[in-house]
Amino acid sequence: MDLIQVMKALADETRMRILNILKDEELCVCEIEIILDITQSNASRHLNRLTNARILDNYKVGTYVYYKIDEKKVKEYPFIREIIEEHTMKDTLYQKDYERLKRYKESGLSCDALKEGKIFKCC
Amino acid sequence: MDLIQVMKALADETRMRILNILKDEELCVCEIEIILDITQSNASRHLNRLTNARILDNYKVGTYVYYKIDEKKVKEYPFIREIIEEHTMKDTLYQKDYERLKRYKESGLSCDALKEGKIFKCC
DNA sequence: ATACTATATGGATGAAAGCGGATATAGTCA
DNA sequence: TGACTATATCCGCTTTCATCCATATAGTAT
Repeated sequence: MDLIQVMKALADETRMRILNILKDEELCVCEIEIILDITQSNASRHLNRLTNARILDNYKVGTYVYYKIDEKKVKEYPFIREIIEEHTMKDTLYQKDYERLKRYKESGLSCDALKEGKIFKCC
Repeated sequence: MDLIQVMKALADETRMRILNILKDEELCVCEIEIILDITQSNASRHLNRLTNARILDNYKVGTYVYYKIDEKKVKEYPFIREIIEEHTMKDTLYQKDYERLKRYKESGLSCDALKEGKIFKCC
């Protein structure tokens, strides 16, 4: 039984922030770091936990690792998506993260460009 | 925002066991102890946590405190009931707890009678 | 091969959580 | 009032977890 594990994985603010920006995008670790303004090791660890709970899935493109929501799990436990949506709707923290994500996406910049400080005051 | 708190409250096996046997009954603390075979302080603590998250509600009858699921919260977050049902359906631990609950209820015994060891090998 | 970089992981630390046993509190009943 | 009991809370212990810094790993590109 892994439902408790799934619940534990969801019961953390940083991980909910990650799921919030992954809810309709696939992002690599360095993008997640920058958008959420968290350290690299912290991002990696939380992503690992969500992956262990099979809430996230990932694939490699060169050295980049892209994370995405595992639709199989969401289909098995539909409440996962419901919970993510709840957060998005009601809390300004998650709304702000989402806006940053959208600004990043609209800028057309890649992860590489961000490293050079092309936009985003935060980096 | 209290959704993280709700999630944390749900992300524990003992608390899920409690919610499982409370899903269509109202029970006092000593009944919960006996049915789940956990210590009194442990039961009280977990019930307190679920109450703080507003997942449970309670009322006193004499010295007994009866706990019940807070329907207002469940209405606000429908996934709560969905999660409880998931457990019931799929895991034998929760099924066994539920059977013990039903045997207890069918016995017609009260909390007081149990104290005298009237049934339930466990006590 | 070497330098470089994205990601993962080890080590350390402090905070939170779960637990049992003991004690406090509050209500009941004689 | 005093004995009794259901529940809550305190203490101490152990485990888990979030986090940071530093380092390892693996893939890229020169």
